[in-house]
Amino acid sequence: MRKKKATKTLKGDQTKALILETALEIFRERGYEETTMRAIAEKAGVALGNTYYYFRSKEYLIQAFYQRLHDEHLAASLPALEKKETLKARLQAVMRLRIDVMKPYHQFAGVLFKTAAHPQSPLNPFSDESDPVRDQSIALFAKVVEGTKARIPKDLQAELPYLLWLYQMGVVLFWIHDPSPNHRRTYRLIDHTVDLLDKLIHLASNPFMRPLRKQALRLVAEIREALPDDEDEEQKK
Amino acid sequence: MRKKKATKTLKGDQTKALILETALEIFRERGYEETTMRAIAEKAGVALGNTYYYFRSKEYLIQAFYQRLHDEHLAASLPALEKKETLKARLQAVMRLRIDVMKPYHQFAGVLFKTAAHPQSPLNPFSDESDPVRDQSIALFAKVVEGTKARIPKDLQAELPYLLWLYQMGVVLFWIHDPSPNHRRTYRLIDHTVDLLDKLIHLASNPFMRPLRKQALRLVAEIREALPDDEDEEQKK
DNA sequence: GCGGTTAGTTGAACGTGTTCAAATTTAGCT
DNA sequence: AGCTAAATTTGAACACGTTCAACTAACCGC
Repeated sequence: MRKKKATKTLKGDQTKALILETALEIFRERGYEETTMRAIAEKAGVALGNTYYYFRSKEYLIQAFYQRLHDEHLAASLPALEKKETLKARLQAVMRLRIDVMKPYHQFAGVLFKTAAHPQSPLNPFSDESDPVRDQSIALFAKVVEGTKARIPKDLQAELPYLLWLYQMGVVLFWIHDPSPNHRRTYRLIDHTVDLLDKLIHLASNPFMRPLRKQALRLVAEIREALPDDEDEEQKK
Repeated sequence: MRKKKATKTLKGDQTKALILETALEIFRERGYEETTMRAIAEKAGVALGNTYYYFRSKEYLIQAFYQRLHDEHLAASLPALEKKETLKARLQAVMRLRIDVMKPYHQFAGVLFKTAAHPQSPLNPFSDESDPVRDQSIALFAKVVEGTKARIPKDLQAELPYLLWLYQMGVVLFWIHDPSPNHRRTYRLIDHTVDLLDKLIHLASNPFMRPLRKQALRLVAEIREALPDDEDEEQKK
């Protein structure tokens, strides 16, 4: 049913997609800073102002790109996860796929983190505007953890997806700075850190580690709770 | 005669300082994005172009600010360290002082991290341009570690300053997002994490943790080595 | 069809960071 | 003092992200 059904906002969706595709294309070729909004508009065959009708700013194009990245990552990860059983193998596969998916955008990806840590930026992964993609991303790591038979304490299991998501951000940050051919170093980093993480998780699951684990998890919960919504004070009226 | 004897670049230094002071002043009042280079130039009583003679770009003003922050932090930390003996107390004091020093710049500090993770940015803490202040900052944490009587294995002791510096970046990142009055939450976070870190360090120092510790430290060394100079591939023929 | 409302589109104009050739000041030398 | 080169200073010009009032196209109830 791909027919030309008179659905609403069809035209707009088309234009929006066109602009996004064009933008990503030029981003890939020339990087983010070197890509001007005028160039995007011209190549897409629309007026400059029109790009701002669909994307509030240049940064919002990255937000859209980020969502796209996740979709591809998820699509690649699901089949891979069906073939793996252990936590270690599953985590390794998902992390490697993340880099695979991002590969074409290596030089452009620098800006991902550029504003990622900026509180006011929509790119800030803790911001409300990032809610959907962040939650989806964490959900993927929940799948990684769920599918294993590893005996992990409930309290740790609950926070693990979030922690692994943070871990992923760290790996991506490393990858952005990694100039080694074919990103060999990043893949090696993944292998080594996954191995270590696997051991740490099992160590933390050991009964005699319980007090320390509890303390650490309480801390994580505290941080999580403090971060997401910076707009508490705006509750007026 | 005047005392303009050893006037090597006196005039220039004066102007540079004037511009920096003026910039920081407006940054504090209005934040980074809202401060225009024209406003800085005007308030400092110099021409717009002149600011670019002393600071290659607006971002470089932040670099200078960053150095200033460290100087103040160091000056505040040294006396405090003389009064503390244990690793835990020393680390806590230094971390709390960091926040104290940064306090006046809370809303402005967001941009610190904005480009901090951008590989091409001079603000990137791993970039060559950040070398001096980064090394000084790590050196401060070396002082924190050295002054204790805690029995820490050599291998860990060698990497600990760097790890604590990373930890500090994490805390500052949290602080930037922390809207709680008087940054209560950040101080609480420091207390809790310092407590936990202290326990972890002692745990990691336990002989039966040696293999895991070795593995983790090898990893840290690998990361450190990969990050600083992105120009390795030019060594190649 | 027709009028009116919404969705989509346009390009000129504005403010900003940055560049640069030229003007001016300073320092060193004879 | 006079001259030259370097250091400093200037402001106009440029490119870019963003805004906005006006325009056009699509749609809906009659």
